[in-house]
Order: sequence, then C-alpha cells, then structure tokens
Amino acid sequence: MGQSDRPTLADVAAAAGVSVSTASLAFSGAGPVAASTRDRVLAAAAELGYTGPNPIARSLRRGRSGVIAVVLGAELASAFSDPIHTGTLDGVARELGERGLGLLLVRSDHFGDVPTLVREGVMDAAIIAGLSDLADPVLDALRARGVPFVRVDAGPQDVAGVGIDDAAGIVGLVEHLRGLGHSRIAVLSLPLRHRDATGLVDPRSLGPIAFTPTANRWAGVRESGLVPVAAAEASSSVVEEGRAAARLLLERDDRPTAILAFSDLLAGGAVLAARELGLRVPQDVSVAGFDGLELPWLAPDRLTTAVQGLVEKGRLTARAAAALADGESSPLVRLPVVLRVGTTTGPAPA
Amino acid sequence: MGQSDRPTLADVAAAAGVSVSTASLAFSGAGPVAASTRDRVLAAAAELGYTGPNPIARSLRRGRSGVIAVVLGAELASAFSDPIHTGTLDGVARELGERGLGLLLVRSDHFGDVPTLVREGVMDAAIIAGLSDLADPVLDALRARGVPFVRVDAGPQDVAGVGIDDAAGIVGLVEHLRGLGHSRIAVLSLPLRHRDATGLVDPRSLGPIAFTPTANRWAGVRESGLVPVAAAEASSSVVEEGRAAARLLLERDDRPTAILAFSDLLAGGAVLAARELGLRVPQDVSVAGFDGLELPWLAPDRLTTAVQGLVEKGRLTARAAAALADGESSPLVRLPVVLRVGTTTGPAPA
DNA sequence: GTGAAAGCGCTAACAG
DNA sequence: CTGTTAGCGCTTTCAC
Repeated sequence: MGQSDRPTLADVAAAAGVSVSTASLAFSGAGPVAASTRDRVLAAAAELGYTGPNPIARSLRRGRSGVIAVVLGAELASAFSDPIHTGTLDGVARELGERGLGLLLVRSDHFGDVPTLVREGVMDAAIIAGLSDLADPVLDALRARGVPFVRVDAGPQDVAGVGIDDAAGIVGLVEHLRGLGHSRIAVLSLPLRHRDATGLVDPRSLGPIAFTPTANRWAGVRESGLVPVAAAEASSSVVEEGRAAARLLLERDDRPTAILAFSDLLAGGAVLAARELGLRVPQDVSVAGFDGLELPWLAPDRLTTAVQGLVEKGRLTARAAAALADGESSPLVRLPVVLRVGTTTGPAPA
Repeated sequence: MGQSDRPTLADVAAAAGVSVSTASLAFSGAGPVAASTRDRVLAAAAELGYTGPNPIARSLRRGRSGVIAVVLGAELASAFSDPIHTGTLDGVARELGERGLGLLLVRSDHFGDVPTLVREGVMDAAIIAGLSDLADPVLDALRARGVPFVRVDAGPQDVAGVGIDDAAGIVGLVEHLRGLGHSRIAVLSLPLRHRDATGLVDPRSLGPIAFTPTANRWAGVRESGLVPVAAAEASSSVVEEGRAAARLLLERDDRPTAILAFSDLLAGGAVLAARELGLRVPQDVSVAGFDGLELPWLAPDRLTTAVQGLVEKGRLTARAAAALADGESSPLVRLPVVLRVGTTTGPAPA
C-alpha cells in the first residue's frame, strides 16, 4: 500500500499514446485538448489507477504550495479549548477549504524553541493567532524565510491583518451599564502578561500589557472615561479563573454594583461567583462579558456581551493570508462588535 | 517580499565555492564534510539570506512530504466546538509537532463533496476523525490515492486504529449506579444517526447506529445487562440538547432515579434540567456522564464519569499515522477508561 | 572529502 | 491541437 509504486503522468501518457504535456493538459484543462484525446487519457488513468498529478511535483514546478500555515501561540496552554480560538480557526478552515487551500496547523509553545515546522514547513503564507509580541522569534523566523503573514487580533503596531473593534465594544458596554445607573463598576481583565497569576490589580497603573486584546480593551475603558472602582486580572480566559477573580472583587467592602469582564468565559465565572456568594444577578450585581459566546449552562440567564463575529474574523484572516500568498497586499481590517443585552445586567441597586 | 527571488542551494554553493552536493551535505549532515567547508557554506548561506533547503523540492526528491492530514468529519457542524474532538486534536498536534511532522487540517462536511484537499492535498497518511461510515467517499478517495489512514474511535470493523474501551466504561458506570441501589436507570444517548432529532427512543429497538462511539456505548449497556426504563437520543453532544432530552426523561410518570448519559456535555445538560425541574442531584436523581471533561460551570458539583485520555488518544493516533507513513503497519489499540466518582451520583431514593 | 550527474513528477513555453 | 524541451530545487549514488 506504499505510495512509492504509483503510476506517474508519464505512465498514463504512454498508455494513452500521447505526450506527457498533452496528458498534463488533459488533467489541468489549461489548454486546448481534443475531447477524444482527453477521454483516452482519462481512460488510461483510470485503468492504471492514476488519481491525478502528484501535488508535490506540481508545487515545485509552480513555486507555490497552496498551503497556509496557522500558528497557534499556545500561551494559554489551551489554544484548542478556548472557544475564541476555535471559532476563529473554524472560519479560517472554512474559507481556506472553499478556496482549495491547505491549512497547516502549527502549535507554538511560545516559551520553547521555534517549531521546526515554522522553520521548515511548507507554506505560502502564515496566519498568526495568539502570539503577543511582534519581536517573537516565530515571526522572525517567518520573516527570514520570506513567508508573509497576517495576525489575528492585529494590534496598533500592525499595518495589516484583521482585528475587531475592541475599544468600541467596551465603550458600548460601559455606556450600557452607566445607562442603568451603575457608578461602581469593576473590571475583570484578561491576562496582562505571561505567567501572571489571578489577583487584584490597580486599574490606574497596569504596567505594560503583553496581549493585544487585553490592551485594546483597556484602551476602551480609558476611552469611555470609566474609572473602575477595582480591577482583577485572571490568569487565563477560563471559567474557573473568572470565578476566582470575581470573588476577589465581590468580597471587597466597597462591593461593585457591576462587573465588566473582558471575556464571556470570565463573565460566566463571575456569575457563578456571585451566585455562590448569595448575590442575585442582576438585582445585586450586574455582569457583562465580551465576545458573544453562547453559554447554554448559564440558562435561564443570558449574558450581556459585545458580540464579535468569530467565524467571519477567521474567514477574513484567511482571505488576507491568501492575498499575501498571491503576492498581493491586504489592508488592516477592524470588524465591528455589536452590543447584545441579556439578562445579567440590570438597574443598579439603590 | 515574494518567495520567488529567494536564493537556492546552488547560489549558496557558488558563493561558498563548493558543489551543490557538498552544500547539501553541509545542511543535512548526512555525509562527511570538512568542518571548515561546512562553516564556509553556512556563512555563505547567512550572507545570502538562505534559510535552508526548500521543503517542496526536498519532498519531491525524497518522495515523502512529512505531512499527515487530519480529516474532521463535521457531521456535528461543530468539530471545533466539541471538546472531545479538540482534546484529541490537541494530542495529535503535540505528537506530530514533536516529530517534526506537519498537520494538514481538512474539514469535511460529510454531506457535501469530497474536499479538494482529500483528493489533491499533500499527505503521507491521514487521520480520520468523526466520519461514521467505512464506505464514506472520503475514505474511498484516500484508498484510490493510496494514502493510508487510521481512524480515531476505531469501530469493530477496523483492523487498525485507536479507540477507547467504551463498553467497559459503560459497564463500570452501570455497576456503580447499581451499587447505589438504582434500578430505574434511563439512558441519554449520543446521536444514533445523521440528522436525527432530539427525542425519546425505544431502548429495545434502536435500529442501525451510524456512529461508532454511540454503537460501542450501547454495546456496553447490553453487556452490563441493564434494561433501561427509558431512553432519549440527543441530536448532538451539546449541553442544550442534553437538557432537552433529559427533560423528556424526567417528566415521565415513571421517573428514572438515575440518568446514564453517553457524554459529559449531555450529562451536564441533564443536571441543569433536573435543577430546573426542582429535582436535587443526586438526592432525587443521579446523573452520570462519559468522557471525563472538566465542567467548571457545574461547580460545586463534579460529574461522575468515565474518564478517557483524550490527549493520549490523539498522541497514539498520530503515532499510528506516522507509522503508516513510514510504510509500517500499526495495531488496533483500545485505551482503557477510568471511572471517576463525583458528586452527581448518590444512593437511589427510597 | 568533494564533485558530477541523474532524476523525483510535473508544467509551461514554444514549436510544429 | 499535440509534441519537444527545459527546468522547478533538491538529494543521492557513484566516481574521483
């Protein structure tokens, strides 16, 4: 069953009594071939069990592989378990699949070496998801190879790529909470830096922020003019850490009347924490999230959140990467987010 | 920044004043080269910005691509959102990454055409996840190409591949429930067939089962000697459908004292359904799942479940695929599952 | 230790 | 419409 003894185009051509180039045309359709000739070639191919041109040889000849790499920076140690990543990845996979482009999936541990595949893998372009630093060695390796790339969640430094309008989303949420009369609002932040632990932070002096979405969302907080009464950082965007961080916020003496969480998983954790502390949501405390996930386990509650189109973001990113692979340039796209009011936010308690 | 005008090994060889073959050896280390010569070659390479042999040309020459395809049968319309799939995929990605093998991710819609990538993508072997039918056109296409493949969750028909001991897991769960005094046990099944709707089913006449894990788990039910008092089928393994299906079971006149769900997501939904109906878990009704997921949102409860090693399953599958790519054969492996008793099962009510 | 030569399987000019 | 020719960039015998 090895791949070694498969027939080649030359075999097919010989069997059909035509030249290799004609046989090639019969398969690619990229040139005039008499119908009868083509049929003869295809018949010979079927006879020999030839299933089509060897894609590697084709790639070598064409100078293009038709493969886009997706590099997952697994600082979360869980790129696959974060619905934000998988949602985007789904969009990427759909778009590339429809275009007949291959998707080479590469895990990068970020704290380890540059993956072999980044240095030697076959790819025409790359999509970078979840790496925080423009000076990342992975990016350096790609630059050295001359492999163009786009970043998901493009930061302010980027001139190309796809991102969402984080800041506007946060501003919308803050306005929503203010409209409900909330003045004591706490922020439950996504991680600020690698390896940070879950804990309270001072919202007035955060220090440098390593992750673009986190930075963008804090920018939204500033833009909205909100001065949080308190802030906590979760070590990663998972329910457990959201619960732990929210607990720190809710056990303070000056308990906030609303928690603005930077992700829906964190917000979901905050709702659980509130319930555990005997607080009613939203009567005693309102909770808002970000991303627009469906969290069926929160039922009958539904999160108030800023909805981003994950699949769409993935598709656009894939399209950008395909453009780069074609030698075209692609613009910086910033997708809008839409406020979705659920049942977890309500009027501020008196 | 195109890939087109990159230096080749010939350029490097010329610059270093050696032959191409020597330059090749300097990079691959697969032959005797004087240290001084090698240094000269590497210096010339650095000078020219040559980052190493073109992987496509190397593949063509070697007749191997170093790429393993992972075909996701997306009958769930959600291969990425099911933690079972992503967990396995994570294991596959880790193992292949460590071996320097590429992972070509291919989505297959199952009801559409065979994806172009399955027919033309570059791969030495393939891993099939989530396709139900051995006669699937995707598998036919791979066979025609001579691409060897392994299936995740290998069925009884398979002679190779990796699976888990579903039946033993179910038997263990049934024994656990029986040990607690339960005699009225209902089954909350994974989908039996494509496009089935969520609803009650007759456990004594299920008809043909299209999905291997579902079939294997029902086999476990039979093996345990359990005659369920009722059964419901969920249209997919998600919390919502588990909730809906469990509701149907719990609203019956002869309410079961325990629900045995075929997946943790379904079980989680069942816990929610019970709570909504004012039933205490486990005092009024016990719920057991399967898979061993962590569901932090169920806190403070923890599911009683049969734990499978998802990452390990992925790693073994990848190892099997790598063996196939090397022309070796690989055995059928069936991984054990381990009963984990949580807080959602307890003594049967009097 | 190093070089020359052959060729992996295919496509794209270019002639005819 | 079809055939001839020339590589794509590399690895690998095989001589020297």
